[in-house]
Amino acid sequence: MEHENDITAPLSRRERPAKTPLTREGIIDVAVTILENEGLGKVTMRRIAADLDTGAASLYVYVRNTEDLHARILDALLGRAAPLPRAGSWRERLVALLTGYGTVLFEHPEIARMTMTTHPVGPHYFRLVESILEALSEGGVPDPVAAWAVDVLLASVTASAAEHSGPSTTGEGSEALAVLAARIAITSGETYPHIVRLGDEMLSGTGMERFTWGLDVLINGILNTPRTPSASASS
Amino acid sequence: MEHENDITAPLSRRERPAKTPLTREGIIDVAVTILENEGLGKVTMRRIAADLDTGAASLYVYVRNTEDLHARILDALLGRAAPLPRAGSWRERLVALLTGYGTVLFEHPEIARMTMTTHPVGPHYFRLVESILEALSEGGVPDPVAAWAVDVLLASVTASAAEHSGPSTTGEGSEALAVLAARIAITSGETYPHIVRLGDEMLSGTGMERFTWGLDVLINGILNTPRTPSASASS
DNA sequence: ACCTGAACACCGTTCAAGT
DNA sequence: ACCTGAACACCGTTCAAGT
Repeated sequence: MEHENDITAPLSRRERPAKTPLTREGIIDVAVTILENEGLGKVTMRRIAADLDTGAASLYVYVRNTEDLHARILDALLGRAAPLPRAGSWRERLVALLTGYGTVLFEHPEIARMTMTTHPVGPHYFRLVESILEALSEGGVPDPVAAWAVDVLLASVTASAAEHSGPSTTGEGSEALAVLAARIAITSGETYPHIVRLGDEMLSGTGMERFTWGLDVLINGILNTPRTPSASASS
Repeated sequence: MEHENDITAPLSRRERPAKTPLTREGIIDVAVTILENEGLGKVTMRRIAADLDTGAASLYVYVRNTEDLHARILDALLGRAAPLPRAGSWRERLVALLTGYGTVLFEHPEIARMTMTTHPVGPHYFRLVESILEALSEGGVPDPVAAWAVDVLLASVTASAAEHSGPSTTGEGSEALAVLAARIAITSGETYPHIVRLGDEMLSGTGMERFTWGLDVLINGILNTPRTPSASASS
């Protein structure tokens, strides 16, 4: 029984298997684990290095800098997502595609926030874009419109997920708005009549209901908004 | 002449006018100045304090923490923006309102990024919301739709501005996409046929053209998407 | 009440030196 | 080529002590 369960004894090679040789994949893996357990704030070079039993400097062989690291995490998360839908009408498929993407980002709001600025790259993201274009094309959306629509759709989903971020617990954002609305109502019922009147309505609905409605707005808008080559000159 | 121009002598009350008494307004002012000259990255407690000839700890009397500080900066920026439009049709006014808001955020993409998560508060933001609701109401948009639409519109503008952020120079984002598209074309012309075919189209247009089109999509969508009270139960 | 210096617990990144 | 320790130049926040 010597020190078989002796926690204080230094870890032998047997117990900690040879200290994995440090690959980019391994680094990203550790990063994703930390992200899922402790949030993006803890995903630092130093912390990842510590989990890998090395110094932060060692990571710079595999990732250029922190931004690069984050972009790669995003790619990895997309890879872990559900497979893309193949059944249903083009519109059902489109909604499913965007909802699936949204689900990943809603589960990792900090990543969503990041995605606002760091463009995703990698095969999984491109397959998603490809599928969206395919659905739009099947829906009879003209190529020029579809080309711009992908961006609008994906950005909207990302923004939606990013909004539900923040360091606080679930309903904090809405609560802040509610408190605020109340304060406004007290301060000046006359200055902001519309806000006072629609205050409750503005806070109504679940996240999912609003998300779905937003998608409908976008798709309906896309179906009703031609892209004039550049019609800003004439009246 | 004693030490009238003696740089090494400690600054007297006359030369540095009494060291402004440290108000919240003064703090935010310095923060905005640093933001405009050196970017959000330099807007740190320590740096602001240094510009104010004090220690970082002193700021905590006036701002709760860094997030609070940032939210107040945003409010200040909104206050510096152009006055809200009062002329034109409801739709023209709506577009003008959103374009004006967008302009502020496009000039400060880092703030836009921040706005994705930190909800703006303050009189200027509310006046904007109020005006949007007013325009939508005049446009015959039903109250429940208008209430949700404000959010979608503002979030979309914010997201649009945030996208053009990033630490790099102007066209970096698109360039990355282009490089990427090229890589895809080489790697697998067969796996992503739609992307390859629409690659150029996806990168076409100026930021303003895309922004305006996006607004049209949204408004058209809003005009064509009713809000069923909660119709997800029935088929 | 407001202000301050010093301390605590962190960061990213670089570099010379090792293997 | 890969890895490392140490160093550089920073952070936010707290706290006891001053005024």
